[in-house]
Amino acid sequence: MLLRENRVFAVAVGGEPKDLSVMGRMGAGELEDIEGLTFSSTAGKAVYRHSASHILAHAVKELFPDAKLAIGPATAEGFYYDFDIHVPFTPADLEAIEKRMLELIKKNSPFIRKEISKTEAAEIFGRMGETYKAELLQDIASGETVSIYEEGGFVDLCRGPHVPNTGRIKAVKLLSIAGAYWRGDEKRKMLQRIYGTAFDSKEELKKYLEFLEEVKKRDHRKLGRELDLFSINEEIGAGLILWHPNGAIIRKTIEDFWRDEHLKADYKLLFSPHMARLDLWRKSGHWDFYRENMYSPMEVEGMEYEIKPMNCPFHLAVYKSGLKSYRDLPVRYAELGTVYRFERSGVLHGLMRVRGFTQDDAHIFAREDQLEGEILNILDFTLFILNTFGFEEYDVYLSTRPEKYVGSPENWELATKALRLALEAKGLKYDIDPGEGVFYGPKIDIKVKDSLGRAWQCSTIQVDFNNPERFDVSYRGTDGKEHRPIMIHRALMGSLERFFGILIEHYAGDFPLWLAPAQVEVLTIAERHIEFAGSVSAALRKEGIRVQENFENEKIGYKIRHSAMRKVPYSVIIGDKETESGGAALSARKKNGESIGPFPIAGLIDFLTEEIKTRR
RNA sequence: GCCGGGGUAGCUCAGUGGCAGAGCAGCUGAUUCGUAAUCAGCAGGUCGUGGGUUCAACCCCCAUCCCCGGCUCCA
Repeated sequence: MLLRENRVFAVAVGGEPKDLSVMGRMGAGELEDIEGLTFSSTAGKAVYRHSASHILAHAVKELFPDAKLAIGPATAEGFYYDFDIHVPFTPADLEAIEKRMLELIKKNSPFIRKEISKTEAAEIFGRMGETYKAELLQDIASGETVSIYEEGGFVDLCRGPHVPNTGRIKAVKLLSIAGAYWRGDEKRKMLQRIYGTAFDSKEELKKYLEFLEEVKKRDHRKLGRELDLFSINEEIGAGLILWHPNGAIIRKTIEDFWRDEHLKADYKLLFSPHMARLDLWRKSGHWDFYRENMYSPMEVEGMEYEIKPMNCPFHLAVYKSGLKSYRDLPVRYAELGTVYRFERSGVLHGLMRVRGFTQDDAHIFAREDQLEGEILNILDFTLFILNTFGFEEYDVYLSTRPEKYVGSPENWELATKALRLALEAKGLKYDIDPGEGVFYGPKIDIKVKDSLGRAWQCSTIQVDFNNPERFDVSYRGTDGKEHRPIMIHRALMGSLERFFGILIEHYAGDFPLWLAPAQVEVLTIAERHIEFAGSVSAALRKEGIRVQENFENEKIGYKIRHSAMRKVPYSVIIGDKETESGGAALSARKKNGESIGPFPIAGLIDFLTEEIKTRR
């Protein structure tokens, strides 16, 4: 039986995680339903890391007896524990705490579960001065008893389960210190949070730390500067992006691709202004529901105007500018619309979280009978676009009706069903996020998995029952009467800025040829080769290939290194051989050192244009 | 916004209550070289910004802006 393996440190009884020790108290019949928990399962990881967080708390209490305990759960990547402490922790404290943790692990103290009455627990934690635990106790409504865990003399209120003893934790690492509000509520006290992670072996921990290194190396802010892609300038303002030539050419390439594909998919392209009268935003409901993300209005000739946080009202206005018949539907409007949203200074982050960004927005007005088909179209289209950028794995979520909503329950049901059927027709696995829909309709969110396996939310498909009502949009049906179309909002990449940030990290700055700012660099061996090299780069440039020249007076090794570090996909070296043969035999070098060719110039052009065309 | 850590040359980063530094990048010159760094020289700074303490502040104090790690929220 699996349980005999020493990899098992807890069990699940009927899916419920329990301490390993429950085995001894079970009858033979009950053992059927039992499953060993190891580090390979999500539930197992949580038990393991939660145990590590207890050890963290234990170590902190020993070193800082004044610290009060708050909560210490496992997270997806590790664990944390929140403490109320007068003087914030320093990085040196972190090292000392980690050292103490290793000592506690070495002691191999058993985790002992006790069930006691709530009043008894209140008494214990009250005596210990653990006010946060006391508050937690009050909120545990169900049942008269609670469980506490003791390990090496350290007692904590805890549902459990835990690993059998502290020595079971094989590898642990404290990672960072951060402030965090008690219960995530900014009106309450700011606590000190220590983040850490734990693994079942030193090798796994090492691999994880390497992963963190890799994440750091790929940081789009770092690569953005190194590759001269974009910048953010204090003088211009926080959260506002300057696209440099290298970034701008990538954006232009993405935009061209996006527009071309939208036209092929029978969307109509729109452009709309960056501001509009405040009355428009009152009508759309944004001023009521979204004001905290909007900037203050500005006055123009006695009238108030507002910079746009969204594109939808403009698209509605275009729709309404003429009568629509059922024959016109579905109407698909798409725009790369730049919006501005207020974000608190503390949340801004490179390209990922900014104050001005361009949405790849579209609004589709459809008849009820077209809804499912349209959603299916959008899903297909979305996956095609995401695929082109090398994203092949997705996490899909279907969000259903929240507590506060507009529209009729019947409509919600209809739309949710259409979303679900479309997902199923595509054979996409999805999770339901109950009650997480927007107030105006249900939605599908797609998170892409990047090359490091990290999930990023990009695409969203939202049904909207609200705006068609508010703006009184309609179409003339076969019966000659006015009908209300259903509106779908959707974005594929979400925001160009954010998507660009994700792409930078996904590719680690090594953009595929079709996106690379400079696609080829022509390098000369010596001064006498400059003239011919110039003719080679001119020939490539004439074919629309982005060429860069390095005719500097440097050794070829230096130029190759420079080119590779700037992540230029190909370099062509021009020396005596090439010059003498008049370009009959050109070879190119990939940035990793692999060589292609030799080709005549035309052959090199064909090779490159083919790779560009296929967007590999 | 809040808690903590930061801001010194284009970049990465030393530094100290008493003359502002290094490497890389840049410029100039020499070298003319075949697949990831040739050599030498030069230049580069309101030490984030504003105020204060001091004979003297990059350093200490206050304020402010921005950045980083989180909290909350989201594209």
